[in-house]
Amino acid sequence: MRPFSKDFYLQDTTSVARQLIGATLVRRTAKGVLSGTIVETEAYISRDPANHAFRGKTNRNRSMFGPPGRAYVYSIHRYHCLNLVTQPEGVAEAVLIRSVEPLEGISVMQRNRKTDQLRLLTVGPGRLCQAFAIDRTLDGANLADGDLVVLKGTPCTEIECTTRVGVTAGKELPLRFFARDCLFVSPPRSRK
DNA sequence: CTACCGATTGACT
DNA sequence: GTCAATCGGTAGA
Repeated sequence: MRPFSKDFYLQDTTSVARQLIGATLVRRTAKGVLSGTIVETEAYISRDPANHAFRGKTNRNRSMFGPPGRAYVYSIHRYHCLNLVTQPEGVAEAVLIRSVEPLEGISVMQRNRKTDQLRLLTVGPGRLCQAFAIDRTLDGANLADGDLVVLKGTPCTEIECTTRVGVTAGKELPLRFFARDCLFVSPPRSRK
């Protein structure tokens, strides 16, 4: 499998969010390689009050304004969340990775998360970052090579679309995508 | 400097 | 279903 091209991340952000279902997230750490299949994403677009960049550039969201195909990692409460930056430099849009299905390195993920329950390992944006040891040091990382990589997988054909989870603004926008009938998708598993 | 708050999670009724 | 722990980012004085 190969990483996505820069052009992939220049497509419409909702389209990128949809196409990322089925892709593979790979994290290389000192303890070994961790990987999983992306099964749930959310798009954050320009005219979107839930977007961290809605009110302009700050130190925290700067990588959203940078080139496409990089990571935007932010912290919330005591967790981190991983986004993939889309659109040309200067346009702040991104795709939040909400859940993956574990592939490699499950024992390391279990140690990182302090649980052996498979579903609690990587379901939810904060949990998956903890399992994959993703924090602000990976903010701005190039997703085509390095310690955090996104590879083309087998595109998923059974994709559902709903409103996003947890947002207080822009809650009516249908910008959440997930693999139908997948067990590794966070709670609001259906609805339109 | 202080005050407020969330793209979350885990514990609990 | 409800609720609060917890903390960096942000805005405002």
